[in-house]
Amino acid sequence: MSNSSVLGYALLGLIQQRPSSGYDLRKIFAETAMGNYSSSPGAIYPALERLESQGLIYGVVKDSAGLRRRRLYRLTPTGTAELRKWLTRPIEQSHVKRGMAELMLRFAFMERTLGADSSVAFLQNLRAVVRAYTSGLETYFRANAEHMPLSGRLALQCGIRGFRSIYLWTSHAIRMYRKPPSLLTSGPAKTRKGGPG
Amino acid sequence: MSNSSVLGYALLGLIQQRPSSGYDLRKIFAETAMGNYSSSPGAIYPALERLESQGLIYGVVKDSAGLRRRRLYRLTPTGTAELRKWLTRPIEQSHVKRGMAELMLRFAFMERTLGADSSVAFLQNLRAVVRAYTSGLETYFRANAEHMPLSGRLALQCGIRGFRSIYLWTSHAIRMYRKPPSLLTSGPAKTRKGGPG
DNA sequence: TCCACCATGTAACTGGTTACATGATTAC
DNA sequence: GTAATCATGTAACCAGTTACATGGTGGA
Repeated sequence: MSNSSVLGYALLGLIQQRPSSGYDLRKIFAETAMGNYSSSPGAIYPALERLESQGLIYGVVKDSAGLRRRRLYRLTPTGTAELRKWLTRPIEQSHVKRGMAELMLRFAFMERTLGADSSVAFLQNLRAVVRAYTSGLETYFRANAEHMPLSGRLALQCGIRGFRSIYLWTSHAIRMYRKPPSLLTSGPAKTRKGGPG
Repeated sequence: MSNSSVLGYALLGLIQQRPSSGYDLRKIFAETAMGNYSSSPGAIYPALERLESQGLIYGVVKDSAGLRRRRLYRLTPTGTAELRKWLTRPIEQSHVKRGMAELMLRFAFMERTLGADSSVAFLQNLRAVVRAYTSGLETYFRANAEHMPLSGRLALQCGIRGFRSIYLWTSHAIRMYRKPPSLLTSGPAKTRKGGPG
């Protein structure tokens, strides 16, 4: 039952959005902004088999339209529950440190599954954890910068800036949930007022 | 000879900076800002064995000071060459998309191994690729935003902002190489002027 | 006929994770 | 003596990569 592979959850979330075949899912990874995930058949099909063997999804072969049979997957109740469990996991600093992509994935699926209020709560939680983590990095930077080579210092700064950017984004995202969004503005990285740390 | 594991290159780079034992390297991953890499013995020691069997490093057992013998690793000429080969690889969009951490690692090791001029060239190259990639994402966003749920839009925006932040950082870093740095300022994410896209 | 595309699979390999094992030294 | 820390390893497991296999359909 305890799943653990990020790809597995990505598949779970996508299948929940709409019943899909392996091919559909591969296309999503290959053609949309979710392209940071695998898309290779050697990853997708075994992952789907695992999910099915765990009882989280079930596939029905459709022989529709004379094409080769495609196996359409849907979530089982267990699968839905597992997805929710994943989405509601508490956010830890280690996730921010090494698994930001997974947190984003959770956020992307959250609205649909748990509703907008949960998304806002998640964002607020994330903002706090990111802020704490960033300020830890800044402390580390202040303590160690003078002993580091320029390149090391700059690389660390890049990381810090990245997290500050995420911090700002969480605020932006929360605002967007509060009032209906004006579409098509991704918003520049503004001067931060009262950012993390 | 063709290595490919990022951890392997991280080890190569660190060993080049100073001869190290597995334990030393684990400590670096566990205690410094390089903590995004593994640090578990089950990752480090086998990786070191692989590097040694490929002739990229060699280990000498030091029985110094009565402690348990520690195996100090150094780069072989082949290892140095391999490191340089990795550092001078051309930057591709796919690296920016899925392997930003590896690019940062390359940058962090570059100054020491290839000199500051190479670092600046790398940054300029990176800046161009990041800009192109970001502007692709922005185009995708403009084309698809209206068909995406708010959460999807926001997640994508987060990515775009992240890359804009990296873009700004490359400019900052180039400036830092041009004139001696004023230490201890990691610099806020400023309003961008003429950013990517 | 042959190619491109739809669609699913499989097998070998690689490398990281977790967890455990071992043993030496230092400090109390 | 015993706990903490230094230091290296090992084994089972798991998931992803690459590359190949298969086979149906529609169009040139």
